[in-house]
Amino acid sequence: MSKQRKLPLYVQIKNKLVNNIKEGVWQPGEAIPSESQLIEQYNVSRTTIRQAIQDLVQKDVLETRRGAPTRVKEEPQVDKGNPGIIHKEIGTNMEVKVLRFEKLKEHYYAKYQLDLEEDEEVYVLERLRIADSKPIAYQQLYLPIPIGEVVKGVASDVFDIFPVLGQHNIHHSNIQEMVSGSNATQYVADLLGIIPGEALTDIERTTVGIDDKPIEYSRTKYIPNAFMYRMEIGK
Amino acid sequence: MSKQRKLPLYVQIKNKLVNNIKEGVWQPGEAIPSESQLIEQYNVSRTTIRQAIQDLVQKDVLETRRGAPTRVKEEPQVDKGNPGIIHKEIGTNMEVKVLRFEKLKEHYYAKYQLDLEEDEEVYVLERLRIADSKPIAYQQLYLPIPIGEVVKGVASDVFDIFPVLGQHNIHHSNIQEMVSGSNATQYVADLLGIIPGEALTDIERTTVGIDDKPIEYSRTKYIPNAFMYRMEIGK
DNA sequence: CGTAATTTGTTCGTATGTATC
DNA sequence: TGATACATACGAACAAATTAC
Repeated sequence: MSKQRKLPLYVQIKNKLVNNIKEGVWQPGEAIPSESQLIEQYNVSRTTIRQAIQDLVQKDVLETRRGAPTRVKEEPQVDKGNPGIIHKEIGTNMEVKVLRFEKLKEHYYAKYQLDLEEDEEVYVLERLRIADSKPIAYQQLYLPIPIGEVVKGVASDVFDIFPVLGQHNIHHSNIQEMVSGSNATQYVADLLGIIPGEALTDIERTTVGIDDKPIEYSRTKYIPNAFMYRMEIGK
Repeated sequence: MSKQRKLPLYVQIKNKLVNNIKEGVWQPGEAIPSESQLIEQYNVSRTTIRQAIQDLVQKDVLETRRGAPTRVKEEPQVDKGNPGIIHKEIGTNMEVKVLRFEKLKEHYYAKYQLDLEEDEEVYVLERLRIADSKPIAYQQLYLPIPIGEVVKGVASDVFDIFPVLGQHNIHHSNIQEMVSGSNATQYVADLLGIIPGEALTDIERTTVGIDDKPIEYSRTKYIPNAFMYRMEIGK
């Protein structure tokens, strides 16, 4: 919290605005205070207020119109349907099995992906994703501590953590996925009930919140025909 | 020209910057003049210059780094209509080698994908995609006869057939891609110089023209780390 | 309907901080 | 280490669009 002192003023303001929206102080479609009011309220210059607002306009959180009050966007990009990208696991009865869930001190790459400091800890959650009693994927999730605490209680119950995070007012603004492939190691092959060396499809994902803070970095190894990754460009 | 009088100064500057990039005055990766130089050159305030630059950074045309000169982004927004899907082969010297190019009478699935009649023929084009003298992918392209005729002459020269089709006024309106994975067969392993059984990333693609007629159905098997499939949702 | 007040947009100037070269 | 370049932050004035009376 006190770490925020280091953050630029406009970022601090931005966070305060986002919080007000998250907490429902300003509802979607509603007007937020005018620039002059915010200047008084936070005792900063107009430049600073404007930069904070512009950043949020850019992210589709706010909406400005010359002469008219600035408003919170309707349907602020929360779970805005991915237009044309389908990433679907094939099956009817989906379960998950938690293999591991603990705090980690050492994991340079995950910390790098999550934009954390050297001395910060991360939660690591390893799960087996199961469709119709057959394992289809091995998943490693790395979560910042506060996010991990939210996920903690439900890790073995929910197949998808995002709705749960949404209930706690943690919304994502950006997801980046990278697709690759690998051969199953002995360890993973055993877990998935396949032969070591069989092809897996790897998906590496980084999710960022509307406050620009990372929510999750994950790596998932799928049995290729147990899921579908389809996307549509254009039209 | 005189029409620009009405546009805000920063938009005019922005247009000038974009023109310089388009005309190749500043190449991708190259530094553009510093803010102070631009201030002198265009005789405007720093605010104005910065707003123009910030807008272009936002659009991924420029790249700024505190302390370092502002640069033109490598690969600036190549496909405008492409909202965050990057499908890129990694390498500098790209070649292709044609393994097979002929008309086929029998190929039910390809004809189905291309929406052709039973008695129609298809062209099949099999190629090895090579980056820096190393094979990175095995590709099978199925083309309707008229499209195939266009591709015929250039199959061994062009890495990407779409620009060629564009020159013949064949434009696509829609691309659908499906990602999967498989293990290399003996045949493909030999072609790619890998060991049979190694993991490959498969991409199945269907392209539809602006006249709604199918242009191409293809299957490509990539060596996973020789290419990159990244997508971004939201923002 | 028109006018005044309000609100955001544009543009200038200046000063200081901080990362890069 | 010093010079350079971008980032942050303050203040001020006018323009343009909207809103309220």
